Amino acid sequence: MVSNAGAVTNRGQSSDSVRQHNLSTVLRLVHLNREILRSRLTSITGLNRSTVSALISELEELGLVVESESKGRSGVGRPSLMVKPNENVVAFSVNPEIDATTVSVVTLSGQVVERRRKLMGSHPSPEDAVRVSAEVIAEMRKSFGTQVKIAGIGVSVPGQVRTSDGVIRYAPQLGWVESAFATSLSQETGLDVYLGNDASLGCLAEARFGTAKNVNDLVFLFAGSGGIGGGVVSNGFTVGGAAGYAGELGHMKISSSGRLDYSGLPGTLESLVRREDLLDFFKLYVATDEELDAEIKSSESPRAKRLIHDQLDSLAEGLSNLVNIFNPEVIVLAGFLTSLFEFDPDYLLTQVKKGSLAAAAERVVIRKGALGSDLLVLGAAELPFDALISAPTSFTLKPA
Amino acid sequence: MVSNAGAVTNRGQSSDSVRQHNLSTVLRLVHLNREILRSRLTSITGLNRSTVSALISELEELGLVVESESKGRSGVGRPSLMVKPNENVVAFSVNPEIDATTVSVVTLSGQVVERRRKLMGSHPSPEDAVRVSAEVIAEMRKSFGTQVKIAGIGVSVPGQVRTSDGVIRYAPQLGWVESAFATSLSQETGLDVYLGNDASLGCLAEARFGTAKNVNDLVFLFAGSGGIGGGVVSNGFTVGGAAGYAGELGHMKISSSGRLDYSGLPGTLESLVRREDLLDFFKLYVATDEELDAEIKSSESPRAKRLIHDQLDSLAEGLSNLVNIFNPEVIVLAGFLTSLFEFDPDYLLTQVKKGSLAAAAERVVIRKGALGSDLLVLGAAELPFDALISAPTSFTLKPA
DNA sequence: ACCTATTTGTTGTTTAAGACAACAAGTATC
DNA sequence: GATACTTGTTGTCTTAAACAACAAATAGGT
Repeated sequence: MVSNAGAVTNRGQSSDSVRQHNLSTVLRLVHLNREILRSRLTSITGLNRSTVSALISELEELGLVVESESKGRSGVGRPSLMVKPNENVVAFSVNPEIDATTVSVVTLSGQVVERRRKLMGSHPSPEDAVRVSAEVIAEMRKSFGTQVKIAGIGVSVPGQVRTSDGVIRYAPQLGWVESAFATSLSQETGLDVYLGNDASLGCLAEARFGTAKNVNDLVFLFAGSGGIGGGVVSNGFTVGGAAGYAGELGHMKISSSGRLDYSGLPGTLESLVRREDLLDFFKLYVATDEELDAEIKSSESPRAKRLIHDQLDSLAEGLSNLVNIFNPEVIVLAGFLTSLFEFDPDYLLTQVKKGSLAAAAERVVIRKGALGSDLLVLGAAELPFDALISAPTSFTLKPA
Repeated sequence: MVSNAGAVTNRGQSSDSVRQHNLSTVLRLVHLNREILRSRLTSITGLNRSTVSALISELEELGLVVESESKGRSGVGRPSLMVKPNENVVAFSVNPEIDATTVSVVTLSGQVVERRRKLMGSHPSPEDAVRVSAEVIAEMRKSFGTQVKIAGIGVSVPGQVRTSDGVIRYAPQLGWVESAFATSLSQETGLDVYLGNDASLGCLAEARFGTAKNVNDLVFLFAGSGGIGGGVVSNGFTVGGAAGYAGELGHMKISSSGRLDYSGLPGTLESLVRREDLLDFFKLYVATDEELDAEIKSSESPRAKRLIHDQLDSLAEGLSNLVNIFNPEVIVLAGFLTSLFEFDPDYLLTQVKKGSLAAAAERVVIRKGALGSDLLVLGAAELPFDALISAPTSFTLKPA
């Protein structure tokens, strides 16, 4: 079934846009694969050898990729050249949290080359976060060699981001409301700033580099101290919604319970699957995900098991709904949800299938995220990289 | 925020694919608008006048569009020519129901030129439906002039359709399981057959020709005697899922109620918003949507109002979830849901906003579908038309 | 009625870029 | 060391869109 609803592809294509498209396609493949043989590029793109050659030359002149001899035997015939992203092209990743802000440097080849976490007083204002981020970024830029070029800054926001203007509409845990974060940080740094919801970016990262590589239909569920967020990839595209607020999967009502979630909605997934409840039970007060995970894995008491299974039941109800709605190929869990999942993976899958239509659940698999602490760092960096990749010739990289 | 997850556009573009793309784009615009000025085509596509001219000539030679003088004053300057789809290009639409099968003829210009409903004994088998459809189609073809060309057959299925091979996985009301409907009907008729879920096709039709024209983020909810189905357009693309089973919005669990829906799942939207319950209350036994609508609109008794508001509450809970998940621009309701909606539109909207995040619900509007009884007929015909439109030069139209 | 400004359609030429073919370069196998 | 095979490179061909100049058709002003 063809699925274009007809509202998108109204533009025609000139020979110029063909070149742009092909440059983007090649650069995207190089970026996604971290390194790829020229011969693979020709077979994947379906373009002629000579065309791929010309495209790579142009990307090389733009300083975006480098070629090298491929090492290791590759079989009969002349060995193909290896194409990699230029390591000197980087993006900053900014991850504001409730008590700290982390700034990282990510290369176009997907390496997190630097990460600095600045502790901040509790409940920092957006202005504080902008100032601290800008300071760290300025310091880091000083340490860069002159050949380094910057694509921009990607920010993962634990809250709702209005896509059209990069305003943080509401970040409940931080208490930020209608903050023009992108504009401020851009003014302080002189760099382009792109914002995204944290869970959506996590989803993107897992879909591109993590456990859901090459998966076109994917549901991602992420739980931290601030509740449950989500992201969805359908047809290979992130589900963003009209204004960018889509993917609030944690606020899906699944029960008649009156328990409220962090946004005040009753009976939602977030109100029933709560890290806090587990921490309380295990009498852990400030705990990392690892500590909580250890407790869950080693818990033997029937009361503990009961609590964990209750949470698994609620999680399964939420996932069942998502299976019926999206018919995903893969469900990826991250944050402390992975601990719940790993406590009894078969149980969760069984319950999910029980609550959904047989057809939709038939081939679904549940996995834990593969990117760990790089999740949001890589995800946020993809925003400036996407802008670069979709317009390689007109995008202007900033000097260090 | 850029949203391509990177798994889609790996193909390069040759000059040949540019031509295909531009032919498709022009033909799609002509089809979607039913008629459009050449000057509009140049401005929408951004292509040069002469290029559009050449593209239209080619489409005209292929017998897909016709040009005519535009009547009525158009302003200063030489009047632009009107481009319309060729009326001789048609598709068949097949809509199996529990007690009848309807076969219609739809032109590429979106006119339903013929419709024949064949009553069948209750619970017809897929084979019965194929046979009856093929007979009607054969009769209709005899009546066609020789210049008529057929794009294919689109079938709206009240159940789950596996996209990959056109098999009806499960149609609960009809009791059909794993039926190779597309293959059979294709063998009987010699035409290409495309299947789609009924609600998804309704969504497509409303997004292209109905109340959600030019809307890129859309949730569609459709309720008939067989329960609640849904469809979603996100980013301008239909959300189809890995195998084609996405959009089962009626089976979303929203409450702890033990009431079961038609697929045996408890507490779902479909189990709580039921046409049957209203029919029972009003003591209507076999009623059309119009009769039910009249009863609902004229109901004055507190008990009736209470029942209707209970259903509105459940509907609102489902819609709130969908707003959080999809952040749609428009919600379209069809079937008897429109009667509920129109009973108290403000109440429904208020309840939906109450149950969802402020940001996501901010600008959402709820509308009733605009296509009435043409909904599924037009939707199903879009399947063969899509195939034609996406490959205008290589698609082979069949003679009458 | 005629002239001008404006928009659109048509035709011939130019240009960009991918395809193609021929050849050179480098590897594995016998 | 010869051969088969694959890949990179270079020059030519082909396709299709852009462009420019002109013709056609309208509205408005005189």
